[in-house]
Amino acid sequence: MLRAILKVFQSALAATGIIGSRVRENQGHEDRETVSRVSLKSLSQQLGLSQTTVSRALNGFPEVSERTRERVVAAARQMNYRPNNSAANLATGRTGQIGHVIPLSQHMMINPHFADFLAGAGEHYSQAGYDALLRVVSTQDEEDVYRDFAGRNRVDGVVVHGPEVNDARIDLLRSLDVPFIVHGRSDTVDGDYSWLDVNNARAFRRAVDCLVDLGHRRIALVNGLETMNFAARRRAGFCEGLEANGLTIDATLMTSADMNEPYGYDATLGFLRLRNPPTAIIYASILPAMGGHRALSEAGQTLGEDVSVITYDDQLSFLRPLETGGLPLFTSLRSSIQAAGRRAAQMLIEQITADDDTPRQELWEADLVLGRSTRPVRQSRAA
Amino acid sequence: MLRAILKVFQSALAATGIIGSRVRENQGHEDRETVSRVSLKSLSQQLGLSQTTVSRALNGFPEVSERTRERVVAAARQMNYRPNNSAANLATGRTGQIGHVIPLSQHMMINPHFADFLAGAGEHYSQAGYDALLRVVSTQDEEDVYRDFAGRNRVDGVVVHGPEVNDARIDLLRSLDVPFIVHGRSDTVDGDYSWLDVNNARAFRRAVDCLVDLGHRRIALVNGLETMNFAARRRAGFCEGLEANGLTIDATLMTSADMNEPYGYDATLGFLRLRNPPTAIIYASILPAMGGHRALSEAGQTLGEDVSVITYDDQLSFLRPLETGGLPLFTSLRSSIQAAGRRAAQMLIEQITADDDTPRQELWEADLVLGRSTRPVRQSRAA
DNA sequence: TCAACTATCCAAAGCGCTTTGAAGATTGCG
DNA sequence: CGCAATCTTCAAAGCGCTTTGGATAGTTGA
Repeated sequence: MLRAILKVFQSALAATGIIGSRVRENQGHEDRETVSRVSLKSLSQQLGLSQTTVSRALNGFPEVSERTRERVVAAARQMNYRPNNSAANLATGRTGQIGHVIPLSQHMMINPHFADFLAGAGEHYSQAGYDALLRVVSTQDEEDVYRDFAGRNRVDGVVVHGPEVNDARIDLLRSLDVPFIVHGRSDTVDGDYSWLDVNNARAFRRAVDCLVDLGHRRIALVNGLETMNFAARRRAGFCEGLEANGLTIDATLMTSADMNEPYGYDATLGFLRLRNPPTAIIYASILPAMGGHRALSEAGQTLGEDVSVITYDDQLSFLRPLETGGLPLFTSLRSSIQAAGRRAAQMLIEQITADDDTPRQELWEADLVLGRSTRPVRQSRAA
Repeated sequence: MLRAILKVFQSALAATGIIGSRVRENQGHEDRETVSRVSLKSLSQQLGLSQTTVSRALNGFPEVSERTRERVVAAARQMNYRPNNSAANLATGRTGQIGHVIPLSQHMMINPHFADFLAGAGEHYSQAGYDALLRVVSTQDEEDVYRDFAGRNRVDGVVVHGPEVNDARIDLLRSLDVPFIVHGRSDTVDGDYSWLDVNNARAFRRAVDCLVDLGHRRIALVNGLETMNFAARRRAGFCEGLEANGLTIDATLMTSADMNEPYGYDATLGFLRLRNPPTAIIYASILPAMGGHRALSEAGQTLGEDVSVITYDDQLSFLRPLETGGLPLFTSLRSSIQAAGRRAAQMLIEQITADDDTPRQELWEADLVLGRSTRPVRQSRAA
């Protein structure tokens, strides 16, 4: 009976997240059969040196004679010594890990964009001796994860993905005193934090200018979710471009949703059904642009001929290069998200190792690359 | 002078990877300003209890009275106590981390398939109190990473991605005594290890049967890289299907490469240019299938009408559902790679916690889903 | 009532590193 | 030659947990 109560109570405790639940078992210190790992102790005994000296020799400190260092390094290699990670972490207070929280929701970042960013970041991490630590949780739990990371000292820093227009994570991380960098920016937070972003407004402004130069007057936007900062900025740039060119903003020519292929397909079909359809469409990502391409060809319209298209292109590694007859399929605004990951990782680690709190910020411009999807507007349609 | 030599030597050492290089700096134990974290010690002092009792209360051991446990839990929550990760790891010998090595090469796994797998795995990890540890390295360094993981006790287990026909990683991991699971299988290694795989041969055999039933006689295969186990099995299933149906195997109707959109595009164009083009094409992934779709429509051919298509579909989250007029665009063999990630994570963690070495293995069957891309062959072409 | 349990709790010993503070060994210089 | 300065090396003290091996108090049963 008492056992039963205890059991219930334990699971209640477990649910709190503060504690785990387990019954006493043969755990820890158990003599699990294992490839005998060499410890610093055994290595130093083998060498007839103190642990201090061996540790210093291996970690490159100057107060060790060259002869000794050589001996130590040789022995370490020969015995295949590798310092235990947890022990080193405990002693130094650093973990060599950068946290990434992946929200598992309908507009989640587990998508090619995220994968590419991580590919770039990971490349720098491993060069710098770091690893990426990933935690997949539902969006509403994300802040708890940061508290967990900070409280348990599980990571040396974190990367914030997909900032919203008004993102609470930034203030939280600041208060937790965890080094972090934002991939993107948040508008409503003061600018005092590290970020790496693309000039989204400028890019979309340019796309509009480019299309207007070709004679287009009815230009549509297939945007990302506008709760996200990047999408809001893109829309702002788009609208600014329209206004600067004396065009009116037409809400029926703008859509906003999670960026994927079917969305681009549906949105494009919607535009084509309008009484007065657009002559040009701007897509916020190559994925909906591909959907748009599919919709256009099914509707018997030719890309570039009937409808001009410009897409923002993150240069996702598995889609590149998307071309027809040697020319890029899409006229696009390009900025490599993988390169962004690489650079963001570098900036963050620099900040961690320098141990100063000055924020690092970088704003990248996207490149406009001409492809086959843009042409002067057809006379018949340039109403 | 001596300093200079030392410097050179240090960087040489650093390059070995065994040791790091740094000059003595104010490192570790430094009084970096930090949100004062509560330790077990301070918590137990606050409570007037021993660390033992507090630790046990929080970890759900039975030898603590309920009253005490309640007090401890309340205090822990109120003081926002969280056990230091490194310390707990050091004491228990487990890390709560599962390693994933991401090879950074031309046929790398940093692609949507990997992202989706990780999404699924991550979901289970966080439920079970684990995190994913990612390391991005060039392919030839992958084995060293496993040695590193094992030697430094950095992870509790690893997931092996993208096994080749003959994959050396399996034997290595066995010898390192690191729990692991393979997503896929390797042919040449004895079967004594954990894996989760899809019955690729059967799936492709079925695709062929299905097309033959519709009257197709010239069926092409756009396969993945056939050094990979999954692609080799798919080809085997494909060929088996042809033979079982009395068709001859035609090497000009089979291509093999890294699976992406442009590859599918190019391969399909190649088939269309043949003197005697296929009437049906099987794609090994939705990505090349989309490329194929693009090629077909550019060539004025209609999917389903002129050429029948079946694709293997990993149900990548950002592409689903790909449909036209409410019906799936592609007839496909479906098996969710995200679900596979979830299940593989579960199997691995089970193995780790059970601490037994019996391998867990699971073979999944893909579902055949009819879409708009398959029709009886046109009489005119059914030579 | 007293031995034999059982339920609670604790002091102390690790876990395997890094770093401090100091001691021994060498070298330099007047 | 003697003493200070400089190199090398070391013992020991953490880092913050978990777990062992008792000790103490409370219960039970004959």
